[in-house]
Amino acid sequence: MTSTRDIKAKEHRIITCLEDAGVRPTRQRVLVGRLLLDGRKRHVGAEQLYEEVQTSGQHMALATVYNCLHKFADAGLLRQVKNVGDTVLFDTNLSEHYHFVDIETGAMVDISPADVTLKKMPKIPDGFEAESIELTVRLRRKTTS
Amino acid sequence: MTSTRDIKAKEHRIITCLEDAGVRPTRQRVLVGRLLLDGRKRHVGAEQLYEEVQTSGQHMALATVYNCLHKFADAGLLRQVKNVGDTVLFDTNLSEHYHFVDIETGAMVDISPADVTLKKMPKIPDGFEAESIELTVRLRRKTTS
DNA sequence: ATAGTAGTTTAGAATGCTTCCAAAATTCTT
DNA sequence: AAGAATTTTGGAAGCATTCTAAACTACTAT
Repeated sequence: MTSTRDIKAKEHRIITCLEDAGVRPTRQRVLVGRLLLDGRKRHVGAEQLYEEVQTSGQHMALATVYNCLHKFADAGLLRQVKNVGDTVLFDTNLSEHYHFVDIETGAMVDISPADVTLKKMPKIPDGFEAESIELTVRLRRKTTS
Repeated sequence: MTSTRDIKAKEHRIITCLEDAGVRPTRQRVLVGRLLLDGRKRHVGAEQLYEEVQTSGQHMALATVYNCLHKFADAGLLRQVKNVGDTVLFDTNLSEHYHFVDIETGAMVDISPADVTLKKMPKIPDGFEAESIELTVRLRRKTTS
């Protein structure tokens, strides 16, 4: 049972979180915040989030879902995952980590940085700085022969 | 000066290469082979290859360019680069290596495996095997402040 | 409260890369 | 040279994402 008070409190937390990030807390963004900023670490695409919004009984244009996701990413509340599948995903796990990707299903599992050691790093070309380092291990289901 | 004989010889080499890979050497595929399998290491997209074909004075449907690229990749003559930009690229460098990517332009530069050491590797989940490991370092042009 | 203004949302159209299609053409085999 | 299988082709279709311009909402200053 979640009391009305709890919901209100949770909502307030989300609003504060958005404001702190410099994101105006509109009804739509608070809803997306409730769905994504609950501490659970996961990988979401626009279409999937759109469905979750509908399941929650609310409505929001698909374009708005895209807007929110990008806004959140720009504000540092989400991290856009590049290079996986042909659809854009957003990661609620903001800490440094890498990914396993099932090439069949596209399912992703985080790899803790503790489990990898990039001993030697390549020299960054002059005039550039590293914006991000992505390590992706693509997995194939073993054929049980 | 490239003599007619040289061209013929080169063509023969490509044809053999395709046949060895189990790819039927059609006119179009030989042309793509001449453009991509010349030893140069580079990253090509379908649209770009399509233009190179036109520049070479030949014609080929864009769909055929896509077909060739995928066929070559399946045959192990090219490697599809996942996770960079929103367009599919193919890499003529088949050996193990990683990539720098300029987030502005999308330009890619190879990172030699000698310049990186993955000291500790994450444990592959049960029932899976690693199909590929991609390491991508995204670069931002340094702001000269 | 109220009005003003800047920022958002919206639905649908538009875009752009890639794949699909069914017919015509080409390649290899016999 | 004919037959069977594979490829090529141009255009249509698909799909995720972005664009657009009008309606709306949130904040600010009055």
